[in-house]
Parts: sequence; structure tokens; C-alpha cells
Amino acid sequence: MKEPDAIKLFIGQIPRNLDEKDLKPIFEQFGKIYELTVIKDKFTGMHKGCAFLTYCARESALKAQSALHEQKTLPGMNRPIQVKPADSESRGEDRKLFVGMLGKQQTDEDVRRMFEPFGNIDECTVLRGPDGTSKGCAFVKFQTHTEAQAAINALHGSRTLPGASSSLVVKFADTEKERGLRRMQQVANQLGMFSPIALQFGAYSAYTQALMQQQAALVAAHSAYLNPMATMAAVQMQQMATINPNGIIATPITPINPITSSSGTSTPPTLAATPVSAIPATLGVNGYSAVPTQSTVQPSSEAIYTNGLHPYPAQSPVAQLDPLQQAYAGMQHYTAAYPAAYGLVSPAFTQAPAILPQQPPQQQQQREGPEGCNIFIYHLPQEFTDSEILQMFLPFGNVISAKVFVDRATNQSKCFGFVSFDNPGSAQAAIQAMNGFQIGMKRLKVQLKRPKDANRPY
DNA sequence: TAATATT
Repeated sequence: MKEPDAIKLFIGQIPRNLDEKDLKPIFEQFGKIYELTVIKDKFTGMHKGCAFLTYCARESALKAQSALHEQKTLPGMNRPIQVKPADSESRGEDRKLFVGMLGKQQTDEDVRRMFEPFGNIDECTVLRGPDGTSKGCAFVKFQTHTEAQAAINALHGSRTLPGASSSLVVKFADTEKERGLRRMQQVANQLGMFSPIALQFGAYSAYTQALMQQQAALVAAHSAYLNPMATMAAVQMQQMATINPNGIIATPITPINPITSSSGTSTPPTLAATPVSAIPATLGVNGYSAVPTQSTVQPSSEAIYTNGLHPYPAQSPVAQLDPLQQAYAGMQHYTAAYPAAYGLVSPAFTQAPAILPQQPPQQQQQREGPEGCNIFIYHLPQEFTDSEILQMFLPFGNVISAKVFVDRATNQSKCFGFVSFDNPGSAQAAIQAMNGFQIGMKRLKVQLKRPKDANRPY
């Protein structure tokens, strides 16, 4: 039925409203079709705008490719149709390079000329924004991995192009997994997850997933008041939080209802016990965040919370604001950076901190929440301080106290501590997400704090 | 400085 040397073709730039039966006539003119499949999302069934096509005859595939590839643009598409052998037909992504630190002037042809001494180039594209301006980087695909490696050896760091801020970058392009990680990290940064915790845990830890899911839930729950983009962004985050491209099996996350923990109108948002240190966001050349060392973490009297905003004093005029603003006041620990970044929130919200009296961080004594609101954390890393566990547990609700126990004599952490929330749901959420969570060689033990009289029989 | 998609 199909020749043994038949070629499977990848078809790109297909309008999403065309299905197999619409596509068949376009391709049939080059020969008998053995198989034609529109690529759909595994879970949603959504048309992904591309397809696989196998002709019975190898010759038909070659004819179709030369007649159609980049030759015409289907209705509704901005770019011409793609017809080329599928990745599965050769080797995967080990021959594709990312080229960074190009000048804005360089064209596809300029880049091609730079790379062609090292081998045969299959594709060469400068990345451009919607307005056509170069993003200062490109993808170059060689026919073999060896050629690609030769280009890296010769060109990476070899010169600084006019208009570029640093020397030329030539490296293998991200794999699909790495792309997912990078996207995740960008969202994480937009969300204000600058804490050393998030960085240490990496973008796909159970912690991050728990955090992202809560972010998504929070935004989704309030998006009805805002604009439809918020809902879309929330859905996107939810999807990202669900993906686990590393294949790491994270601690299962029980669905959490952060709304009850953060927007209870009867409970004013409460100041956390300890100011969070200002954490410099250190970025490596590859765009991945680096873990700041302890010495780079400067304590700051102007306490900077993870989201860059200040907490509302418990007795602030926030009570006079409308219910929506109150809800936001309760949410600020999670979402302030997010809506600000996207312009989703009304000026009333974004300006709220400015019109409220600022109070210096209080020397608040350790407070315990009601029964069921206090958790015990054991097997903390030695270097974790109040600030770290505060940041670690902020995502689960309003933290009213976070304390690592230290040895009186040495000032060293005893590797356990307590965190108190203002409601039991937050405490349960924290336990669910963080108990058993691996840090380094150890696993956190996170459980409800025993009532003071628990082991007293009478 | 990172993307139109590859069952």
C-alpha cells in the first residue's frame, strides 16, 4: 500500500478550521495519499494548525514539497504553508542552533552566510516581532549534529556584532522540555516568585505547582470583575501548572481553595511577623535565574515583600474600601505582581498601597493561630530562616507567624519551626502540598502543631 | 536572546 521508502511529511500553517477532508484535495494532486492526520491536542482535541501526510509513493512527497513548501499561504494565515519531512523522519532537534546577540540589522541571509561555512543549512530564520523588527536572535538548522557542533565551536563568543550588548551566542536550541521550563520561569518571575525558595526548588517542583495552581485559582475567581484576558491568563497558568515536562513525579497536590483563606471579608489581612529580605533577582546569561547566595541577601529596613508591595496594616482604612478591593487586599501576597504586569487591575487597586499609611515592620511577638491553624515543620535546611519559611508558606494563606527555632548559644537553626495561618484551610493546604517534600537529602515533615496540652494525659 | 505547530 505504501512504498518502503515513503516519507512522512509535516504540514504547517494550516488554518484551524480545515480538517482532513478539506486538506485532502490540496494534496491529492501530487499522488495517492496513504495517510493524512491533522495534529490535535491529546487532551482537548484542539486542532494544532499542522498535520502529518504520507503519500504511498516517495516521489509524491518530493513533488508536493517542492510545489507547496513556502509557496502559497492558506486563507487566514500570515505565513506560507510548510511541507517538509517530519522530524521523525530524520533525527530530532540535535542539529538546530539558537543564535543570540545578533544585531537588529542582520537578516536571514546575513546569518546564513555566517553559518554556511560549517555545513548544509536546512533552515535559517531571524526571529521577528509582529512589527517585523528583529529580536536579535535566530534559529539555524544544519543537516547534521556534527555540522551544528562545528558552528558552535567556531562562532560562539567569537565576536560582538554591532548593536549587540554582548558577544555572539551560538548554542543548541532548547528542546521542547526546556521551552516549557523557560516559559514557566517567565511566568514565575512575572508572578513575583523571586524567593530563594522558588529558585532552589526549580520551576517544576511540587511547591511551584502548588503555588501556580493557587495563583490560577485566585485570578480565575476574581477575573469576572476584571476583564476576559484575566481568565485566559489564568487558564494558561493552570495548564502550565499541570504540565510536568521533566517527568518528575511531584508530590500529588490536593486541590486547594485559597479563596477561603485569602478573601474572608471578616478577617483583615494580617501583617506577617518578619519582613522578607530583599532578594536580588540574579540572572545568568542563559536567562535562567541563579540562586542567590546567602551573602547576597541583604536585609532591608524597607521591607520588600515578594510582590514588591507593602502589607496592609491590620487596622488600615482598607475596611472602608469596597468588597472587591478588600478581596485584593487579602490576595496581595500572591497576585500583586501579576495583575500589575498585565495591566489587568483597576487603578483603584494598583494605587491602593500609595494611599494607605505605611507602617514600619512591627516587632510583633510570635502569634499562634486558632487550633488547626498552626503547623510544625521539621527537617528544614540548616540555612533556612524565618524569612525563608515565611516565603515558603505565604502561598498557602495569610501567615500570621513564621518562626524557625534557633539554638540560644550558637544562633544556629534547630531545623524546625512553626508557621501559623489565620484559618485551618490554609494550614491543611500547606500540609498537603509540603509534607514529604524533598529538599536536598531530606524530606520536610509538615504537620499540625500539637495543642499545648496534647501529651499531657491529664 | 527563545519560537507557528512534530501523533
